[in-house]
Amino acid sequence: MFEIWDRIVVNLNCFKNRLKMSNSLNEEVASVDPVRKEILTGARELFIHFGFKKTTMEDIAKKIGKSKSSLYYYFKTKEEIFEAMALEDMDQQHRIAVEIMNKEESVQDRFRAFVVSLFTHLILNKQEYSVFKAEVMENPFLIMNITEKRNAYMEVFLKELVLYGIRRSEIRELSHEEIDIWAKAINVSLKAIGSRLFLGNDQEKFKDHLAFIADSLFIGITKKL
Amino acid sequence: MFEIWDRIVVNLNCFKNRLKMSNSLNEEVASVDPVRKEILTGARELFIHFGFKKTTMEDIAKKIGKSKSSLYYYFKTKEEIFEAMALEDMDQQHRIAVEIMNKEESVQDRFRAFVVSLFTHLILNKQEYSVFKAEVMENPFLIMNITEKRNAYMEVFLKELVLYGIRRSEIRELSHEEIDIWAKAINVSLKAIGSRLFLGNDQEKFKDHLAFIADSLFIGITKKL
DNA sequence: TATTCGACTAAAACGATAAAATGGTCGAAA
DNA sequence: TTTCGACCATTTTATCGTTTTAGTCGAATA
Repeated sequence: MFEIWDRIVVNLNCFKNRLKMSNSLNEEVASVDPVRKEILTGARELFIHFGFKKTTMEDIAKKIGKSKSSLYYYFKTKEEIFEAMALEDMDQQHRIAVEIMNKEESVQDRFRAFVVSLFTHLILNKQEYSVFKAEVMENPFLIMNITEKRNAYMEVFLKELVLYGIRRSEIRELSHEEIDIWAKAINVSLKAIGSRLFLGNDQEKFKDHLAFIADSLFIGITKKL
Repeated sequence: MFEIWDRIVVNLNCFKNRLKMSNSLNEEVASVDPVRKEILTGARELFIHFGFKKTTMEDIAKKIGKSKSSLYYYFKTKEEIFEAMALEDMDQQHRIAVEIMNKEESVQDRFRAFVVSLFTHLILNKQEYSVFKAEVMENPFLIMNITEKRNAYMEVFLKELVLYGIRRSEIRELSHEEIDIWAKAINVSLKAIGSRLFLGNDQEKFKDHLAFIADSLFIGITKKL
């Protein structure tokens, strides 16, 4: 049921991506083939509505008025379609967050802006992401790939932010190992906070506290002397 | 499959517990009925070895040389046995952590000591907790109850720690709402860090960085002026 | 009164089997 | 280069009869 070894190839592949990653989760997103885009948007709607399993290739094909076989001209597998769609979403989400963030000067403001933008998007599109949550349960390795890429991207992003802060001497000197572990810890923390606190039932209350969470993760809660 | 509404009663019950909670996850732990303890230790071994589902009431009964019906004199359901066992474990784990923590003076040292103790225990007993991880997948509502109680306890604990720090003026003045949200955020963050970073495959590397993680969550990574 | 047990039940789990649905391939056609 | 219908192999679903197992109950024990 949990064939973890099947994923090794995938992870290696993902590691390669990690090296060349810059400001986009994957290069494929850049491709602008109209049919490809059509497939993706059609599939997205179905996936959000019915989930991964209940959405058949026939459904997707019918949705865009093409034959099932045509899909296989653009994508190797059904999983690839799902993955491409998910990455497209994340990519856009991150691009917006980075754009907003870059308007700020200090690291603290940048970090706050980034987190707030990310979570606001998450809260607004809450119901759309519910399909992911369900998918995680039923089909763990489907998401694993996407998660790996997202983690790799986020860690690189956070590390660069820290380096930026150190250059501006707003962040104290940290070893590479410390920066690495901080990025990892903050990444998983943000993810957990997002899914446990903001996708819960009382997200309205929390929306106002977004900035506070971002700040307290970054500057702590101790007294500044 | 996911009967969330069945859990409302449980959650309400849990909310009641939240009020009277002090330094123990549940009162029942205090009970020292020898047979009850015997059942729990017998069940623990079986649960760890075979998981919740594959361990039958017959097995547990045979293990302690009693009849199956006798178990029902002490516990209402099989789930209750599992829950009691899990809470007993957590209780002990927390008690140790608090004990170690109380040797420290400053909040920062206390927080660090608590986190380090908790995670060290987690790393050492890693394989025993793997049964929980598997159970979460197959039987989500079984763990939900335990998780709720643990969350409630942890949040209260963290809030008290913050108040202690404010009294000692080592933590800046925070509103009750801020303290509340900080406790929630740190709780889920710690849990995520624990399961994603320390239960992963490269926990050896991370063990040394425990203190750094605890500190950076608490005092941040910005420069102190 | 507090505790244990054997006999019992209702519901869920399991196994086997056949039928239907679905992911993916291939060669031809446009 | 792109699309498609026909086709295959595998997985999923449905059914049903059997077995296992969580939980109950009244009697017995101490």
